Amino acid sequence: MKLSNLIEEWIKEMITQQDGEIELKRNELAGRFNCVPSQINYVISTRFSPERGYIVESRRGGGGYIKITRVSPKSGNGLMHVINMIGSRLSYTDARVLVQNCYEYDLITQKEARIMIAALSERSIPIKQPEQDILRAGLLKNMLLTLV
Amino acid sequence: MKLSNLIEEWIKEMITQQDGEIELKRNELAGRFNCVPSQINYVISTRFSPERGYIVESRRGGGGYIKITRVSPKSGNGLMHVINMIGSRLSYTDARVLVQNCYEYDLITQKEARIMIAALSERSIPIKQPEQDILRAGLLKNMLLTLV
DNA sequence: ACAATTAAAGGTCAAAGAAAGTCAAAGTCA
DNA sequence: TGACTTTGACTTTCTTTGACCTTTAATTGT
Repeated sequence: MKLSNLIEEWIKEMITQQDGEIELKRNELAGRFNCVPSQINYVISTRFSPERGYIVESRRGGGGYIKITRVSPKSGNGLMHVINMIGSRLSYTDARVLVQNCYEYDLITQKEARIMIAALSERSIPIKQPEQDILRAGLLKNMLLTLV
Repeated sequence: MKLSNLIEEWIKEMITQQDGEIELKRNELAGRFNCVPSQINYVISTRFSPERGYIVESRRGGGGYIKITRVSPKSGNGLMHVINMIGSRLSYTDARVLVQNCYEYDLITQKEARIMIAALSERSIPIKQPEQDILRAGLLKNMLLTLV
């Protein structure tokens, strides 16, 4: 029922313990959580995407593996970099992750993050798709631009 | 009978007991009160609105939830007063004045003001009237609420 | 040695399941 | 009558599962 969350937390915990990266065996991990192997792919694609600050590499065949690395953004103008990676549409889930990462990397304060997340929430933008995601993308770009 | 009032009271009681927030399952709560699930949405939208000092977040799908956070015990802070002055519609001109005043009365920082004004601008909300002013009103309430 | 085969990974995708959201019609009550 | 409430059919989003696919290391036959 919240199995994906458990797997996500476990992986993040391991990444933290292991200095930013983990190499895992898909089948073994699936066995540990009693789920089908493809659930691991689901967790990885929804929780460890590049937008969330992770790089994933893998290899098939005998001795195959999945390696997940947490990557920190280039210092320089980080905010401009974030703005540039926002496309023409942005889901609330992705938006929240982007803002959260800006806070974690000290590009914005916690209160600023909270304001932006509130503005980007589905309750603040109660319109149909795809207009909602389009408006959200513009909203975040405009807000971040004021801080550059 | 007033079932909605019973549900409202129950939720508020739980929020008080649980230090200002509650995470609930819509279907389970509907079951507890023998009503249809959508009645929970009705109670939330009529009783736990931003004007009343609540932030509501939710997630659909397996493991979904509704989280309600009480942000002000009573209308305290000054910001809550501003939130309550905002009606159901808000022009960009009026919004800017309100935010500016919040800054001048030291309720928010200059950067926070700039972020909010960026979000409220017509460029950020490129939709027709009266939807634009309605969305803007909700947007500002939600943003200010995070600072109460 | 080396090419061919086999076995051991991981990948994809779509269907089924699990929650919550929306909206408007129908009911209630002052 | 008009505002508030109750219901339920339909929608959207997120998760779980499984059948089938692709890649690569290891093994085997000559």
